[in-house]
Amino acid sequence: MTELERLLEESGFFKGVSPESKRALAAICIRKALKKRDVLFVEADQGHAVYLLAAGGVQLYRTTAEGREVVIKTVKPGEIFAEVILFEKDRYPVSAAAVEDSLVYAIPKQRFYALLDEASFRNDFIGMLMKKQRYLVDQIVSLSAADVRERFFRFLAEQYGRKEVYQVRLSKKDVAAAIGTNPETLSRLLARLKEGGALVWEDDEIRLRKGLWQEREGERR
Amino acid sequence: MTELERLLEESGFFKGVSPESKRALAAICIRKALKKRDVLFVEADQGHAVYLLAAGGVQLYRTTAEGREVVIKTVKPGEIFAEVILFEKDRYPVSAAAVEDSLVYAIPKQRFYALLDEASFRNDFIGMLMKKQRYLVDQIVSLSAADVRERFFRFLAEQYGRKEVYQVRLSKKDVAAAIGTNPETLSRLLARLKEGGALVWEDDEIRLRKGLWQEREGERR
DNA sequence: GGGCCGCCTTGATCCAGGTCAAGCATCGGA
DNA sequence: TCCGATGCTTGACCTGGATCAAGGCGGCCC
Repeated sequence: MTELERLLEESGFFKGVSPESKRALAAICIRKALKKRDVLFVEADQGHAVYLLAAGGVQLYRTTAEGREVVIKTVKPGEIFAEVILFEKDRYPVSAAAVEDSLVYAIPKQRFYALLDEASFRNDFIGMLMKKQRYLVDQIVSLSAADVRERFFRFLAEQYGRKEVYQVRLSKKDVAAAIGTNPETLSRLLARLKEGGALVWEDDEIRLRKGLWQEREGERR
Repeated sequence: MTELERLLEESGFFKGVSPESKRALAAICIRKALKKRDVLFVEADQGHAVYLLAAGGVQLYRTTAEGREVVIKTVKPGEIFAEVILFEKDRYPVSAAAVEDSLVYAIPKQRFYALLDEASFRNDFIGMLMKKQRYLVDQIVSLSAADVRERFFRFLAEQYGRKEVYQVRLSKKDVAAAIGTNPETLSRLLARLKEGGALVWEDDEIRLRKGLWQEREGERR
C-alpha cells in the first residue's frame, strides 16, 4: 500500500469511495512537494486539478485591489481544496501558498468527475461542501463579532483542537493573517496574554495555562 | 401553469430539472406567505425543508452568545436557502427572517433527495453550492478589507445590480445589518454621501449620481 | 385623541486595532 | 565573514466606527 493509498484510507473524506476507485485514484494523483512560501496557484489561474493536502499547511487567500491579502482558510492535512473549479467557473477564486513545507496531491479534474459518478462518494463530496460552507459562515461571524483575542483562540481550537501544548509550525505572521489582523497586533496580544499568565509562545511551542478552555467556556454567558 | 411552476421555470436554478419532476415538485411544495419580520426558522431548529424564495426578501443571520445578530446573507427572489440541512447535520446553522412581506415555498427534504437523482439537476445543485461558497468568500474579503462605504455599494450592486435608481423595500436598519454595521453609522454615511451629491435615499427610493459606478471603477487602481 | 413603540438621525465620547517607524535577532547566500 | 532580507517586537500616533444618549416623527392600537 502506497503512502497515498494510506492517506486516502485515513482521510475520512474518501471513505465513500470504493476500494477500486481509490486504487485508481492513487495511481493517477500527482504528488507535489512544496517548500514553505511556495505558491501553488494564484487566483484567476486556470484550474485543472483539485488538491488534497497530505502534510504541512496551505493558506488560501485573496488579494484585494489595494494589495492587501485576506486569508480565507488555513487548510489542514487530510483536507481537499480548490474543489470550486469543478463546476461553474474554471478559474481559482483564491490563491494558495504553503505556510510550512508541505505535500499535496493534485487530482486531475477529469478524474474527479469520474469519481463523482459513485453515489456514495458524491454524497460525501456534497457533505464536505456543506461543511466548508459552515466553516465560512463561522468565519464571517468571527470577523464581525469577535475581537482579535477571541479569534486567536478560535483559530487554535479550529486548527488543532483544545489542547494545552501546541506545536505550531506557522510563523506568527501567518497566524496573524489567518485571524485577520497584522503581526504588530498579534505580537501585542501575545505579550498581554503572557503577562496575564494565560499562555507562552516560545519558538514553535505554545503552552496554555491549565483550564483556560474551561474558563473561556464560562465567560460565554 | 401555476404560479410556482412559472417560478421554477424562470428561476434558472431548476433548469436542470426535467419537466415531469418540475410538475411533481410544484405539486408537493408548501406555499408560505411571510409578513415583514416573520421568523421562518431559528438556528438549531430541526430542519425538514429546503426553501425557495419566490418574492420579497429574507435575511439569514446568526446570533452570537452576546446577543449580537450577524447577517450572513440577504436572500433574493429565485434563490434557494437552508439547503445545508440536506447533508451532514439536520439542524439549521442560521436563523431566517423576512425583511419584507415575502412568499416562500418549502420543499420537503425527502422530495429534494429524489430530485438529486437526476444527474443534470444534481450538477446545477452543486454549481449552486459553489456559487454560494464564492459569495461567502466575497463576504469575508469585504468584511476584512473594505470600509462601510465600500460595503454599502457592494451590497447595492450584489443585491440589485448597478443601476441609478433603486426601489428599496428593506428598512435602513436591515441594510445596516446586511453590510455589517449599525443604523447610526449607516445614517451618517448616507448623510455624507448626500452632502457630497453622490446619492439620495428618500422613502424607499435611492437615486445615485450619474456615472458613479464608473467613477468607483476608476478608483480601484 | 393620546400614548406607545419602532425607526431614524445627530451629537458626544471612546477605544480596538491599524499604520508608521525604529531597533534587534536570525539566517542564508556571496 | 559580512550583508541584506525577513521576522518579531515595541513605541507613538491616529482614526473608523461602536456605543450611549437624546430627540423627532410616524403609525397603530386602545
